[in-house]
Amino acid sequence: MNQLQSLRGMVDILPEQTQLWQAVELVAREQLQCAGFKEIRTPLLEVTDLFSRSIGEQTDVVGKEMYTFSDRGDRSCTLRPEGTASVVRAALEHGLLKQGPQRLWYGGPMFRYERPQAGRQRQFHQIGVECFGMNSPRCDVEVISIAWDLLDSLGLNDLALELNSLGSSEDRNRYRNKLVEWFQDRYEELDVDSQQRLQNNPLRILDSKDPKTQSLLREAPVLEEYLCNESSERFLAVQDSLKALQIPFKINPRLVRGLDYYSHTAFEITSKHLGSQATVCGGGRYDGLVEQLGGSATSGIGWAIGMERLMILLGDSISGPTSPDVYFINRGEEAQIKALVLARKLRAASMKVELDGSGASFAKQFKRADRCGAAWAMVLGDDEVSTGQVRIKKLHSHKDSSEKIEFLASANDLDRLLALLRD
RNA sequence: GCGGGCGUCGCCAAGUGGUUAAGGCAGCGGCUUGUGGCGCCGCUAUUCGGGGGUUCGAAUCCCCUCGCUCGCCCCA
Repeated sequence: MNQLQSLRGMVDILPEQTQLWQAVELVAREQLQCAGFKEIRTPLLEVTDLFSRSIGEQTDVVGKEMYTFSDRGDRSCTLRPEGTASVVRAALEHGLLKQGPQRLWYGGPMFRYERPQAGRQRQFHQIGVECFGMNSPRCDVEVISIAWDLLDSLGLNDLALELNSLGSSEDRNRYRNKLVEWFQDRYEELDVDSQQRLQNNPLRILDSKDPKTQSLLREAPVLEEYLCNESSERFLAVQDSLKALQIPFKINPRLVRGLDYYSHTAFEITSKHLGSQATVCGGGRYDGLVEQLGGSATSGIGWAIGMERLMILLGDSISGPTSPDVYFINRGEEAQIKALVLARKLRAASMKVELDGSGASFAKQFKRADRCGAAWAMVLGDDEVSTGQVRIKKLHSHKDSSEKIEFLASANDLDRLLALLRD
């Protein structure tokens, strides 16, 4: 292929699509604002260490999916594979966490070197939130409800909320030891991937899809039974609050999530219309992360929505590009300049005006006016220049009779013109 | 990273070894340089993702490569 093309897994978002993106972004921004969130923007590029230390050396993301390279100063840099680590870093770096609880949101591209497929790209977009210093299980539920309501208000039904508790890090350590011990006796029965995971990241065995491993898991120790009292009370409190908000959920004891920093509440919002990439939104609590990155112990919770997956679900439910209010037909030396001036005035009054720049025949320009779906055609030619008029004509009226409306286009009449066009 | 399917114009496609690669939509030009929508006419792929091979002859068969897609892994 001689033609230059985008890198694998890097996708252009074309004008036809950006309309939908903007609409979604607008709704998200409004809702997050209503919930007291403030936007934070962090660099796309960070020191590699940030991700390996927060996400975990043994995770797939860090192990094989990062875009990592050395810059000219020989620093190891990585294109962010997710948002949380950067937000924590920025919050620490600028002392945000010393100023009380923080509700932050972010959006933008993330990068993971994976094999692309439906709902998965190498550059993809997330919109996410991170809260700091909010401890109560009710905060978990508030945060979940914000994601749930956002998706709901975009018209998505048919979603499922899956919930689990990973307990405190002590709980998890105890459980991990038990699990490793239990599986070591049954090592030969495990699938190859899970044998590998037994070394690196034993909890990951829980969401193995291998049938044999799955049936083994039915008898294996269950994480829930290793939660200390405090942890399981917390888990129950989360469930109670969800019920109070009447948000339906399903407990999934095998929901582990691939990033090491999660603790206690972990959740995913999934759709069955997404093939094997079912998760539209994933998140959870990460109480140890801030400390792990050098801050003082601060609780954290957040989620991220995958924009591309959201777009798949939205499909073509929202209409395409909007057509202009006015298509401005103009022809002749002086007329074209007058049209330029008038178009600018109309735009200043928030009219969507498409100015024909071709100087082609009136018939031709009318044809374009019609095709672009404009509500009105406005005409300015030599005749209009001499009389100081413009003509407007309602398009798509299906009447053959001429509907030319004539009037003066002096500055004083601009309001009258606008009133007619807005009709 | 591993396995399956696919790749003909901007889009949807016919064609499965034999003279100039259908058709539809969109686009452009004309009939109509002061009036669009309808109609009619014309134009738009020296070439079938790219490269190599087999053959008198390849979009059609073989190999390699790139891309897309689906599944696995994992995640948003």
